[in-house]
Amino acid sequence: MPRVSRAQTDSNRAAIEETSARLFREQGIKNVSVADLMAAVGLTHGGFYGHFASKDALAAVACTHAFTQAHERWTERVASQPSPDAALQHLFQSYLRPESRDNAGTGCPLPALAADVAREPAAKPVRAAYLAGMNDLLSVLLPLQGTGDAATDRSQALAQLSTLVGALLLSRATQGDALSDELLAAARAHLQPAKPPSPSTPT
Amino acid sequence: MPRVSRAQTDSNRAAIEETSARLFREQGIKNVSVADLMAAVGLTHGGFYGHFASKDALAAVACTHAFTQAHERWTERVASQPSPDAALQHLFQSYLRPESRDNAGTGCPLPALAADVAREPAAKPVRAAYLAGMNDLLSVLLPLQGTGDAATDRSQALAQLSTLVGALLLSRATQGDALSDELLAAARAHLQPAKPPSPSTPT
DNA sequence: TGTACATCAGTGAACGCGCGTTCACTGATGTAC
DNA sequence: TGTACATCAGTGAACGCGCGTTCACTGATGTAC
Repeated sequence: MPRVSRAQTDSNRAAIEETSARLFREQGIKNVSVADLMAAVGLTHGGFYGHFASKDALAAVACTHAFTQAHERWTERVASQPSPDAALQHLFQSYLRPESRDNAGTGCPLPALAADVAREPAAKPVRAAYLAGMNDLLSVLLPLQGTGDAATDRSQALAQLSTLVGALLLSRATQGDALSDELLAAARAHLQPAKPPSPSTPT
Repeated sequence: MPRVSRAQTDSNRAAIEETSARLFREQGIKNVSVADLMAAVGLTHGGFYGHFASKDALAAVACTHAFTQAHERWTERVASQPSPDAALQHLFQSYLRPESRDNAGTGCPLPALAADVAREPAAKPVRAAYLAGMNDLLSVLLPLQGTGDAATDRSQALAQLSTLVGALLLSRATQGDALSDELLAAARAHLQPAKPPSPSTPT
C-alpha cells in the first residue's frame, strides 16, 4: 500500500532517524544493514533512499541525533542540581551506572561510536557530526569546573570525559566479569571531589 | 607451488598471527576479511583454514598476540625507570603521545579492540582473550601505585586505565581537529602526580 | 647417499548469503476544478 | 462539497560485489628403504 500521507512520511523519516541512532550505538554502524534498519522501523529497504542519500549520510544524522539526546539529558541533570559540584557528581554517577553500560543504544554516543568514527575516513560526514557533538557535551562540563582558570577548566573537563568514556567502554568489553563493575566503581571513586582526608564518621 | 617446508609453514602461521593482530587493531576485526588478511601476508585465502578453525578463532589468537606485545612493552618501560613513580609517568607519557594515536595497528589493544569486543557475544573466544589481556596489563600497573592499600591501589589503577583508553580513543575519533591533541595533553596533565602547589620557578 | 612415494600446505573455483544501491511499478494521497 | 487525475512514498526484484567457508586438486617436501 504505497503513497502514504505527508504526516506519515515525516513520522517514517523520524522513525528511521531514531531507530538508527539506537541501533548504530548498540551494534555499530557497519553492523546494521539498511535492510535491518528499515525492517526494525517496519518498512522495506527500498524506501530508505527516498529519505536519505546514502547510509553514510544517515550515519551523520543519526550521530547528531544521539548527541542531541545526550546533550538534553546532561542539561536536565545539571539543572536539577543546586550547585556546580553537585551537578558534576550527578553527571558522573549517572554516566557510570551499570544501567548505562547495559543500554548502549540509548546512552552516550561518545563511547558507543568512538571506534566506528575513528576508523572512518576524514571526509565521511559522521566524523564532523561526532566532533560537533563532543564539543556540545564538553560545553556542558566546562562551566561546572570552577578552577578559576579557563585553560585548567578545559583540561580538567577533557580528562573527565576521557575517564568517563574509557570506563564505560572497558566495562562493556568486560561485561560478564567482575572487572566490569569494578571499572565503573573505580571511575566513580576517582571522579569524586577531593575530600578532607577520610574523617572517621563520628558517633 | 603448494606444499611448503615445515619451517615455512610455521613462518606463514606466525605471519598470519602478526599481520592480523596489526590489521584488526587498525581497521577492526569485522572490517578485515580473510582474503584481505591472507593477501597482506602474501598467500591466497583458501590456505587460511589449514592454520585456524575459523576467523573467530583467529580473532582470539590475534587479540592475545596484541596484548602480549603490549605487556612486553609495558614491562620494558617499567624496568627502564628508577622508581615506581617514574615508571608510571613513563608509561602514561608514552601511551598518550600523538604517535600512539596515529599507530593503532602496533599500539595497545585495549582501545583498539574495546568496541569490537564489547559487541561480540559472550561466547566468542575473543572476549576471554581480551579480558585476560586486560588483567595482564593491570598487573603491571598495580605494583606501581603504592597507596599502601591494595584495594585503593587497584581502584586507582583501574581509573588510570580508563583515562588512558578513553583519551586515546577520543583522540583517534577527533583526529584532524585541534581537540585531538588537546585530549592527549589533558590526560597527560591529569595523570601527573600531585605536585606541591605550583612553585613559581626561582631565578 | 640415492631413489620411490606418501603426505599435506597452499591454490583457486565454488557454495550460499548479505551488503548498499537502483529502479520499474503501484495505488493512496493531495490538488485542481 | 464532490469528482478527476497527477504526484510520489513505499514495494520488492535485481544490480554487482564481497563475505566466511569448503573442497578437489597440485606438486614440493619429508620419509622409508
